Amino acid sequence: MKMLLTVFKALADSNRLRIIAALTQYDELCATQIIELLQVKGASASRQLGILMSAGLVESRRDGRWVYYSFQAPQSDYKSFIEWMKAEFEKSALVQQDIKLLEGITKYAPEELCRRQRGIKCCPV
Amino acid sequence: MKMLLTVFKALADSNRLRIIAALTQYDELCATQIIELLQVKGASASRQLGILMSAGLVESRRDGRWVYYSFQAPQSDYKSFIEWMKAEFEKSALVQQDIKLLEGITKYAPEELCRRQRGIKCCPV
DNA sequence: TACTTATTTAGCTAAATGACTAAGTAATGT
DNA sequence: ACATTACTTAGTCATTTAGCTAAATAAGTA
Repeated sequence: MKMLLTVFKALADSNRLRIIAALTQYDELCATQIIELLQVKGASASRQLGILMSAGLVESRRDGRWVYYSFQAPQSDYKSFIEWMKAEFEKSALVQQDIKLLEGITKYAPEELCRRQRGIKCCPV
Repeated sequence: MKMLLTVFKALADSNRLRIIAALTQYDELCATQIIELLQVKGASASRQLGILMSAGLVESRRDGRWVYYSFQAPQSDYKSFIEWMKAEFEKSALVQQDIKLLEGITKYAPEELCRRQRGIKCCPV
């Protein structure tokens, strides 16, 4: 039940739940896209992603400097819980709203999102 | 998703998770039995039970001064989540240990448990 | 090699949380 | 009517948590 508690604690935060919901809709998202969705600073998103990784709900892969996150079931017998949760996300207006935001976000190059996040306006001329 | 978050927050505490696990094993338990199981003061147990009730996971009925708590699914479409969680409780050594404790606790009259909790030794002669 | 960039970690602050004690409420017993 | 009892709520304290900024780390670029 230790893992159960860890998983519930990981999901007991609105930003982490949004991350999980988003990651169930895409094969993977990079850190910058998640930062853009949540509208928090990079360090905060990194912290939350770390918690989700510790809980086994998220895994990451590195491609150079870029980190891509994807959803995973922490254990094979969590699959029915995961299916149920996905069904709940389908029904949620807030999650659908986030999905619309992500549709826009994923249209931009991650480099562009990073520049916006660092407060650099437009492409340098 | 607001309810989802509320339910996860309610379950994201070891004592509340133990309460839920216990209540899936009995039709109902009274406050005193839950206090005895958790080994916390009555006010703390009451607080935690209040959180679980707000999340819709627990309901209560009064019989005079005695309050009995029982488990419920917060919503009909939470049933598969509930079934999965019960299956996880079955597998958990900590939950099985709590069930053994409860077997002992439920052998006592609730009045007796209350006296013990108030620090009164044995039956008054 | 030095600089830039994407991400992570450390430390701080404010807010939230869980346990306690004390006080309060409502039901029961005398 | 008063005292007792089973619980609930308020307030306090210690701990935990979530966001921030600043610093650190590692990868890529010039």
